[in-house]
Amino acid sequence: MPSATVPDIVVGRLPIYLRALSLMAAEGREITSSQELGERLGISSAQIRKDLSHFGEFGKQGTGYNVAYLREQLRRILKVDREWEVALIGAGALGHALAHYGGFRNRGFHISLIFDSDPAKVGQVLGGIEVLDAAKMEEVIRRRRVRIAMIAVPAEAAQEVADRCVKAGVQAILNYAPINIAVPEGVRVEYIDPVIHLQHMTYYLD
Amino acid sequence: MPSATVPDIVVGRLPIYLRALSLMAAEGREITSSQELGERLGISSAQIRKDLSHFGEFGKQGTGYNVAYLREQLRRILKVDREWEVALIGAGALGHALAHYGGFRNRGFHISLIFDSDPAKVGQVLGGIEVLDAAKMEEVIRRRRVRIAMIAVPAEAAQEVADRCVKAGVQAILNYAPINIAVPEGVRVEYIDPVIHLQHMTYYLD
DNA sequence: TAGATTGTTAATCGATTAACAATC
DNA sequence: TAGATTGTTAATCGATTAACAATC
Repeated sequence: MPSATVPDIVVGRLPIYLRALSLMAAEGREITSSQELGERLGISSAQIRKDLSHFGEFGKQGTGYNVAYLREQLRRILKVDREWEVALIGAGALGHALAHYGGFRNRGFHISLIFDSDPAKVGQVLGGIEVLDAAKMEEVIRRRRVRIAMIAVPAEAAQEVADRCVKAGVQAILNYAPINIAVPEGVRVEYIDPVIHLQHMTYYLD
Repeated sequence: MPSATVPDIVVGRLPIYLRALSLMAAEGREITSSQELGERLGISSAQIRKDLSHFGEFGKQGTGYNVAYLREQLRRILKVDREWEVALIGAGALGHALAHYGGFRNRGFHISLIFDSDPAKVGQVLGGIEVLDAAKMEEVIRRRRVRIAMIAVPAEAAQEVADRCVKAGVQAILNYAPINIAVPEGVRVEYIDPVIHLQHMTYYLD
């Protein structure tokens, strides 16, 4: 029974399922089950079935799920059955790594714009994309209708950069700067900060 | 009432609180409240008070929290009132960015070992640390008693690298490879995969 | 004092799990 | 058919919130 609003925590697990299914597909697996998937991911099979049931019926009793089919459905649900253009702000060491990372393309994303405010970086080519002057950020993002941005600038600059992205029409921000940013309603932000994860784990070390 | 076992989800929020408090301290703020902290982080004040109450009483009625004091307490609770040595496996573009990132040191971590299996990378110096041959990984990690590892190798190699880290005594792994890895009981793993976050957000884009 | 904010309890809300009929 | 596994319901479990006495 596909329902109106799916809990965000459920949506957040779909990309994990998708990643596992893509790996299984690459391994040549044709069929899987909620149990097998759950074992791989450390999630209960009941939870996987419940999560999927929010979106439809994708399996067959007695058999399980067709890997390729479920993968396609998840790609559709997550809207990564297309390629999203992403603007990368910040061409430092991290921006460099992101620009060269080959893992975006086949998972629905393509960094098509890179900006930096350092004149020494502007004009460089990273992963085939020329670094543009950050001064042109709003104009170019707007013109190209880019809706997703990754922020890889120092913490001090992150809020201002986010503000300008939003002004230019960005609706989803992946923020690598170690700081919380405020955005208007309707804009989503997710955070990546390795230290947060490390500190979470050291709690459990004696 | 400090209690025996604190829910993991609560522990996971402490680094977020700590990050905000450190920023406030840097801003020169001496006092804050659960309300102010909550507004900055998009979390309810009740949740912040409840979370902290698992560990003790850190505030004053009518006044709030002393920023420096609460910060110190959180650093102690999370065990980042010291410096943890971290082994970085993988000296590609991402490893390079991590090795040069200045944000680890003042938050409790220091990359003191870097490994790569590519002979062309071995011997390079990244962020002041020489890249060692991955063949020596187990021996060196064990000898140096390093308990935390960051994995920044291709997905195909991640499980093997994790196995070897664990064998060498590593108890906490931050995995940047886009794949789930299996580890024995007692070893913690956290994941960083930007695509997971991007896919989570595109669900909400039309 | 009056106003503000904590720490904690109880109520609410939501997520996970267990169980099983349906059925491939 | 017998065995396996789904999708779903109901029960359980756990997390969040509201409310307020305590008190600075």
